[in-house]
Amino acid sequence: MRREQLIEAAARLFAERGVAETPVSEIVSSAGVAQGTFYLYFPSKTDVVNAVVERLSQRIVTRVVAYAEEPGVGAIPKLLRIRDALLSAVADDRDLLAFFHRAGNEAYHDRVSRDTVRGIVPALEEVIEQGCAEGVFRISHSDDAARFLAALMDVTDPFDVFAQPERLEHHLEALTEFALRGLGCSQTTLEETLSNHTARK
Amino acid sequence: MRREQLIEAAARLFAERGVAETPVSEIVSSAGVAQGTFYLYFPSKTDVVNAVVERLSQRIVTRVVAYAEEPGVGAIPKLLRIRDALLSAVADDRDLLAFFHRAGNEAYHDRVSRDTVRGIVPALEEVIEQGCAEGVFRISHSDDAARFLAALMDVTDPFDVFAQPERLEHHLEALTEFALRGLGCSQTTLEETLSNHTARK
Amino acid sequence: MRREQLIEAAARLFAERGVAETPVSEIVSSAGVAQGTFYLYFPSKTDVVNAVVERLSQRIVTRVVAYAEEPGVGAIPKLLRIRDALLSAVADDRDLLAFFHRAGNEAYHDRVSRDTVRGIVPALEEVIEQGCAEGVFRISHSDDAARFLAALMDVTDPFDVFAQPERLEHHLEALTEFALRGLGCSQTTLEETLSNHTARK
Amino acid sequence: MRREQLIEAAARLFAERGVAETPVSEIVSSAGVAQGTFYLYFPSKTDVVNAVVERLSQRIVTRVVAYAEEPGVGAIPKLLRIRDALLSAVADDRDLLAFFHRAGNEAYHDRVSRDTVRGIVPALEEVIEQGCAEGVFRISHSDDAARFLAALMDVTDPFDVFAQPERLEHHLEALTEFALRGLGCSQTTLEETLSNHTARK
DNA sequence: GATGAATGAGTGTTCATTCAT
DNA sequence: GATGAATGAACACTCATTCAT
Repeated sequence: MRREQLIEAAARLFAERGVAETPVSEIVSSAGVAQGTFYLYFPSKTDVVNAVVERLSQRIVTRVVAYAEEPGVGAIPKLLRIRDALLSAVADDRDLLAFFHRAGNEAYHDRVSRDTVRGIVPALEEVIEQGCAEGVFRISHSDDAARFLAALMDVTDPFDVFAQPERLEHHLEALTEFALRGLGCSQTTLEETLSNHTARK
Repeated sequence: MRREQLIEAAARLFAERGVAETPVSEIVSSAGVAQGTFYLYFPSKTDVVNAVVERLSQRIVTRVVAYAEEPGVGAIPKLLRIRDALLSAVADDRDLLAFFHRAGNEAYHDRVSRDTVRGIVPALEEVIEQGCAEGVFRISHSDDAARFLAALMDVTDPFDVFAQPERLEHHLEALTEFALRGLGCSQTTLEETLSNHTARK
Repeated sequence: MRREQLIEAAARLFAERGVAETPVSEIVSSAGVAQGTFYLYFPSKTDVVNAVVERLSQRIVTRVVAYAEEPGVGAIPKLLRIRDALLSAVADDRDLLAFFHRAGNEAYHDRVSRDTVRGIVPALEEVIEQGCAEGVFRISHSDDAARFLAALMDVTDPFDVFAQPERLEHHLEALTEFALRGLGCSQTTLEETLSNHTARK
Repeated sequence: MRREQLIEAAARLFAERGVAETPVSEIVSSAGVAQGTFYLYFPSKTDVVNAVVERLSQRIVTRVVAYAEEPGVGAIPKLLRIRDALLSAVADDRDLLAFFHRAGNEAYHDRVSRDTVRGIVPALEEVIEQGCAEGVFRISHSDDAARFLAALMDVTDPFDVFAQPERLEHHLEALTEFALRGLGCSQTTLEETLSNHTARK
């Protein structure tokens, strides 16, 4: 519980001030515990940083995996949901965004990105294989393809798009088209998917 | 010239030890100048870091742009060259790789990545438009597509692949296929391209 | 207590070497504490300097005020005692003298002087008013007169006189005469005062 | 001439920024000469500081001495003129005032004050002796008295009074009365002087 | 005389970490 | 477990001074 308080406080301060600019002393005073108490729960400052970073990427990974494993859903709808899940994961929690964009935090931005990608790739791989089985995708190496999808949907990139909401729609459509084509979707399936998607909106 | 010495020394040390772990005192002693001399050429430590980072991404961007603007070359061969250029840019300079992978340098990894992407995207956009004109690509929004290509070829990602050379060939082929499909290449063109590529090797 | 140790050490070193010439590192090693401990008690070096300076002037002010408020003593004897108090305050503590005269410490010499004058003036004002009530002084504006007295007895000036003890007696008599005349003392009272004073010696 | 330029520039910068806060580099760039040139005219930074300080006090001393030596003027009018000269010396040159009041410059404030007092005392002594000869003053030790006058008119003190112009008049009158009484002026002479002074205004 | 690039010793301050209570 | 006073190594940066040209 103390541990949680400390992670919580650290996450907030890292978002506000940046990691290097947040001394342990600030974390403990913000968490309402003594300086020494910190070292009862974390061997070093680095370890809270890791804990915060892991918590962030796990939140995202968890959602994506849940969608990917949902039974009775086609591969293409799954991918669309995953895509939206990644976007909303960010939209949910604006502090996280602030954290990423804060100068000097690129280190952690990058680390979250990396961890997230690693967590997501296996889930994506399964969805692609499902799609191949369904006959909607035609692709030989699902492991590479999963990496490509992850790269395209990179959690950290959409941020820039979020800043220009008028481009978002446009970007999404192009992304979907590019990715499905890449996965070997037939033109028919592609058009169908896009029209459904547009209709849904 | 002194400036160059300092950047050179800084780049080397940053690659070896990491940025935060490299005191200015080490940079100057490594460059063989006095402490004060450093501040004759850089207002602060941050500024050498920037200089090093810029130098790295500019090296890469320069090559890519050169290929993209080469006259009398088809869009697809151009993209293949650009792809290879990005890979070789890294292969050239193994210290750079070390620099990126060193823990704590993710910040700069990310910054180089960002700068590089920004530099490359316009060049890619032109190549894609060229391909559309040639009739080999069928895509509506070349600006988004350029971003997608950049994401797929992200300079920083191949590194992991480099570490497993046996997977490199495989990865390259899958990447090429995925990307060209995404750009709307016909199956015929695609197969032709891949067989050429394999043959060339 | 640690705080006291540090002030004590600082005062000694400032007196010996001067303020600018005394690094924090010397203060702490002289006080037998670690470098960081210093910043537990003082936000910056400037703050110890202030603490030292305040301590010096407060010591002096305290004595003077005590004499000024002593009940049952006439205004003239009070002034004479205050005069002597100022002199002995200095005589007590020869380090202080060294501190003032050390080149580069004029800044603090001046500050002590200023603080002391500010602390003493209100006390002198009351004594002057008492003297007017007693009929020994004839003066309209006791506030200005208090300032004049303070200027005449300026704590920092007697030092030069101390250096020449043979002139001290002489200087004191002249000062007393000048000041009492300035306050509007009658010739009779003046002579009486001076003869008493001389007799007492 | 170069020397003058440097002193001039230093004086200006010391007034604006303070002595410790003005690096030699600023002085030379402000004077339009190279860094090395400075050391052609001054052995060290300390020496410009001294040059500036001396120039300031000499300006004041020169005026006072001129008045004190003017033939055919009575001792009392001379003192009144000197008093006014000290005040106007300050009023002339508001930068000087800024210099004195700038925090951290107390050191030099004090030094100017000391130098000035030393320069003025002999002149005052002569005027006092002249007054004794004229029969308007009755005082045994003109050397001590001269110091007292200098202390009362201390160049640096009037500043506070300048800040409150409504008190200036009042302060001047009280000062004059106190000083002349101290010098042993008869009540008649005193009243006459004060009424003249007031009339003159 | 003049230059200004180069020097490098010196210092205030921060902060992760320890440990006696 | 919890505390928080104490630690002390580490570091970026300044600036008076020198000297080859």
